[in-house]
Amino acid sequence: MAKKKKTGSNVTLKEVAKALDVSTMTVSRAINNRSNVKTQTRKRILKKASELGYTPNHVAKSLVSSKTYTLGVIIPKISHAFFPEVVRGIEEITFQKNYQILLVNTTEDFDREKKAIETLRSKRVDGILVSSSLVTDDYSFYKQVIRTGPPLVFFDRCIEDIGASCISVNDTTAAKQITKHLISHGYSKIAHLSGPPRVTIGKKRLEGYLKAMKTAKHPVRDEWIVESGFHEGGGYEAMKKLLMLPGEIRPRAVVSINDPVAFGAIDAIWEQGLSIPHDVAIVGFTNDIRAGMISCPLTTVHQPAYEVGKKAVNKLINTIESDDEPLENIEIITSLKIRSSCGCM
Amino acid sequence: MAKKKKTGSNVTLKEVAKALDVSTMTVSRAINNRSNVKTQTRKRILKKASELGYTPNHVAKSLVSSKTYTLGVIIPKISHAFFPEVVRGIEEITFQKNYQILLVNTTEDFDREKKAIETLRSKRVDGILVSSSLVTDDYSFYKQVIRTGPPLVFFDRCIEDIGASCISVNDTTAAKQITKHLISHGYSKIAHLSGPPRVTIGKKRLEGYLKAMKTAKHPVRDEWIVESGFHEGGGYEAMKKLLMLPGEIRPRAVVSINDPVAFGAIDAIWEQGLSIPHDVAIVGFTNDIRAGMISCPLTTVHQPAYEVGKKAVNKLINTIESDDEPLENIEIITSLKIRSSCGCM
DNA sequence: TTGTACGCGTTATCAA
DNA sequence: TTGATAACGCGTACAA
Repeated sequence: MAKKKKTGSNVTLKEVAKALDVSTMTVSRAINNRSNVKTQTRKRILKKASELGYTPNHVAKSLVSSKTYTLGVIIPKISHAFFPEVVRGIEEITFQKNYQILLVNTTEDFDREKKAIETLRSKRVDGILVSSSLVTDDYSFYKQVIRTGPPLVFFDRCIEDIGASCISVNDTTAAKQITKHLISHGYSKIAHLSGPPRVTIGKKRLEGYLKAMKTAKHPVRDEWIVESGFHEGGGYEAMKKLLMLPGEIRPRAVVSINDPVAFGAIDAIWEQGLSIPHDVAIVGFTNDIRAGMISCPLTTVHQPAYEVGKKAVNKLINTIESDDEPLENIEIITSLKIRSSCGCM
Repeated sequence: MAKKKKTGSNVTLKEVAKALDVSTMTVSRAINNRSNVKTQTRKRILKKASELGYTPNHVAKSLVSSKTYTLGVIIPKISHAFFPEVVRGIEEITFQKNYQILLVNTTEDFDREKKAIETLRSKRVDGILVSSSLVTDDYSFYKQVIRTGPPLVFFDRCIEDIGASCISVNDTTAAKQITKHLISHGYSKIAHLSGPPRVTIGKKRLEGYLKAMKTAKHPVRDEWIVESGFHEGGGYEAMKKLLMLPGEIRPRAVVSINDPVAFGAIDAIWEQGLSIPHDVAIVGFTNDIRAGMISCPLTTVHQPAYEVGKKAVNKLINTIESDDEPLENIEIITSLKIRSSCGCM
């Protein structure tokens, strides 16, 4: 346990009151701009308060009002470029509306996520935004939280239809579109580096890929769907597996669950001395800051992360401040970013 | 003003106590694992508490203890890749030590920074980490905060010697080294895209550049030092100015204040149809995630952002939890990352 | 081992 | 227009 130490003891209403020989209530009223204070006294009070260096104690305020003006924000991996952009969007709105955010980075660890939610509840945040790291389909924890906890809104990695709103992008459609884009340029042996199968975005992007293949009547081999997780390392390993397939069934193009995975895969491809898109074409999903800068610029799906953040936090704040804010699954529309990694330019 | 709404009214100690017909103190003791509770009663209490869904109210706890286990973290620009890494480092430690962080993104706006500090004080955070956006040399605000507020530690963009610790990297030395690296490969007409002159890191990196030039006895022209700020746009504009210089005084190499500025500058160079490093060599500072990936990989200074975050928050927590933690300016050692943009490989 | 009284800093409420 | 009192949920200090 940590040692305790009093921080430079702060001035209270009572002290200001005593210094002026008025009641604390009068000081409170003056400082909070209530109407029922004589202009004269208000002036005296404000002057003295600033002299003494009074700062309102929000902890005490929150205890009385049950309102902390604080939101919890839970993200799986802050080093994935998508998330800082989401946070920027969230911040932009919370700044306007005078909320603050408690940020938690769970490093893709669901236990840490659970612990964080408990802590946020104890801190009595007014609401919680979550991009979940849950990879099983046991939703009991969140069902419980949603029933008994503060308002909660999912974003990006959602758990749908258990009583919370969800802000995501049109994953299925976008994955279908980008796969179709490859198909329309002549590819048929197309593989998919997929996320964890139980996670919404993993499921949806896989579904989009499959739909596009089906529509084109291109058969899909089981070996072409390789689980890669969400990060560079997983992409690298998964791609190596694909490259070990014998020539006749080796894919000529790859649809990656996201850009980091694509970057890992690209490393694996280059390591084998192969070239992109000549030997293998590849596309991503995110439009990571790096996507346009690599020597073979990556074709990808642009995910408007900043917008996702703004929409999610707006939804949350509306839910907090109004009784009848409806539950919604909002899909933000993405756009294709065609570059050269798909060999389509 | 926001409407008020009670969140799913939380269970209190008192309610648990009433349900069991014991005093709230006994419940408090049981839940906080104090020794002086009969094992029997403790069991009953814990059981009932979990049945009722009791969650400790940290707001009330904080009011009593004057301890929030919350730290404020103020950063200028979350979309600059350096900062998410710092935040990751901070998070890693706060997770271990059971603190939470209130994150504020000031978007390089000092007024927003000031407002944030006031809010954090009102929320009674136990301490504050700041990378400041202050670009003048009027330090009165921070002098006041350091005198009257909670413990404060600067990182990266520090204000030194006004009574707070500072965690940064060896900016001067690193800038000198990377400039020297260019010099040792035959460059003498070397320009500098500089940050705001009043900001520590701007000053120090400029100083390092100048030192290296002086040691090599290479004259430095005024036109070669162009203020660029910290971001892509500024780098682009500043580089255009350099490229407009007449042939004989146009620089052959550029030392950039950081990587984002270098990327902006690179765009400007390419736009003129020039090649890197053949026509102009360029080096950065940060080792941004993009640095190694662009088609002409960027030579730069690797700044261990994750370490900066860890060191800074450790310093802060030590200051909070102990009376005699000394003030320190800690410089974390960087390393040169030689790639091809300097034409030295 | 358990309980009572009080205070942390603030505001709502009612009285003056 | 101002003041006194109680309450928010918890823990310290003391008493039983």
